[in-house]
Amino acid sequence: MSVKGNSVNIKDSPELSGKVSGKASGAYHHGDLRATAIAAGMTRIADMAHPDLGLRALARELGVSATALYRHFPNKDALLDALALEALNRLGISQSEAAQAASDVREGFVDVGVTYVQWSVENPALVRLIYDRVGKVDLETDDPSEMGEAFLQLRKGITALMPDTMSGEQRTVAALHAWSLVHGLAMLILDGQVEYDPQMVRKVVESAEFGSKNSG
Amino acid sequence: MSVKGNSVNIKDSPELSGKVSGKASGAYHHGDLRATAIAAGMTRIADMAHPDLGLRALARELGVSATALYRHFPNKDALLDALALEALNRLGISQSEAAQAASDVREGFVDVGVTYVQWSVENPALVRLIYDRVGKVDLETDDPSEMGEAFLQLRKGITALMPDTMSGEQRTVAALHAWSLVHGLAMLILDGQVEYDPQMVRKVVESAEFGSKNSG
DNA sequence: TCCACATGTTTATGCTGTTAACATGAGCGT
DNA sequence: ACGCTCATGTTAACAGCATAAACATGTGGA
Repeated sequence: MSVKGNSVNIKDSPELSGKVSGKASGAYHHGDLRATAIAAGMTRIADMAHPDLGLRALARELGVSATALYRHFPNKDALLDALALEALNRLGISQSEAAQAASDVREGFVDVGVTYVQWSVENPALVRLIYDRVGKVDLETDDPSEMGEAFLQLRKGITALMPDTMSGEQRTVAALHAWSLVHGLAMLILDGQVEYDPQMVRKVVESAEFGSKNSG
Repeated sequence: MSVKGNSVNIKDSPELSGKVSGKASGAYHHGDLRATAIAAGMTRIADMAHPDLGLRALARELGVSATALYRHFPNKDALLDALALEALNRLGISQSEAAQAASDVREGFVDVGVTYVQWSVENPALVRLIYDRVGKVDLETDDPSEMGEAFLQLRKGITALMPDTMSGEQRTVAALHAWSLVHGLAMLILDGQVEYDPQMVRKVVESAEFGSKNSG
């Protein structure tokens, strides 16, 4: 059901149905702190404009000492990476849903683009988290493979939407144009420079014409 | 020479020619700590990928106690706002230079767009700082007028580049498209998702055709 | 049953922004 | 030229942060 096998599956973990705070009645061990921490971190960050997660605050919410998290994540960055990966998977799901729902290729492109912006507006901190983190992974000790693959899929999805009448370079340029357009639009909205107007967003995305101008 | 009167004019402040660290020979008072702090903060941030400025580190570099900065800025955010404003002015200068250097209108649009991306790549932390800060200013006690005006000028500059054969809404859509395109492209490069290739950047910007398709 | 190891806790360190109380000296009015 | 005032600097202290080290617990396998 998940895009890859990466999505954090809460239902797989025991004693975690609904309640997030507090461990199971007086148990010394928590059960599945890693998954719980990620889940709580996601809901915590999801309501923010900018991702700002404190280990102590999170641990407090989970009814656990701050240092307990270090048994599951080497440091704060690793936790944020896990959250970013989960966020990226959610974005990917949203994207592929939009792609499948559309019939026409041209319409599909517009819908996917609009969905990208919409999802970003609805999950501002998650988008920021994704792009904040993905750039830092490469050279560190972290394993970039998961994040990298998820991103690769996003890119391939975009490129696949380009009309196949194009040459290789044309497709590259068009895909980059499309991605930049929706990403930039989303960012400008998140940063408060452009007010979110769904109709306007659609018009802007539609104004990108990649060789298929005669289809509208 | 500055876009508005907002640019921090270092030369106006006394005893500050070249050297940044250390106050004037044993003087208890610094001279012009505010301007020095902004200047040092700019050069300090300019070399970073993400803006990360510590008050204590900055104060140390200036040979001054950390709390001294509180005589000139109510808090850290206010200092960052001042830096963001300075950064925005520099971007504005770069933009208007590019606009004036171009002859053709169409060529001017492309050049300005390419310059936007190039400046962003050369000053990653400053772009981030600008867009991080500008969204937070509105509702706070800070005075949004300066930053707002500088941004208004950026927007007007973009809109002015659109062909005047367009209707009002067409112009709005086209301007938003243009801004989103270059902003998104710049951000994707900064976040490491797209490698910086000046020729590719130009091609992508050129692939935006706003009614003037017959000029290429 | 018992031991080992994963997973929790408490304690401590050095960083951060920020406040409060105190010190200094430049500049103005007399 | 004297002295007051105020802007601008200082040090000390606090709360919160990420993180490391040492210790405690209880679960699962031999």
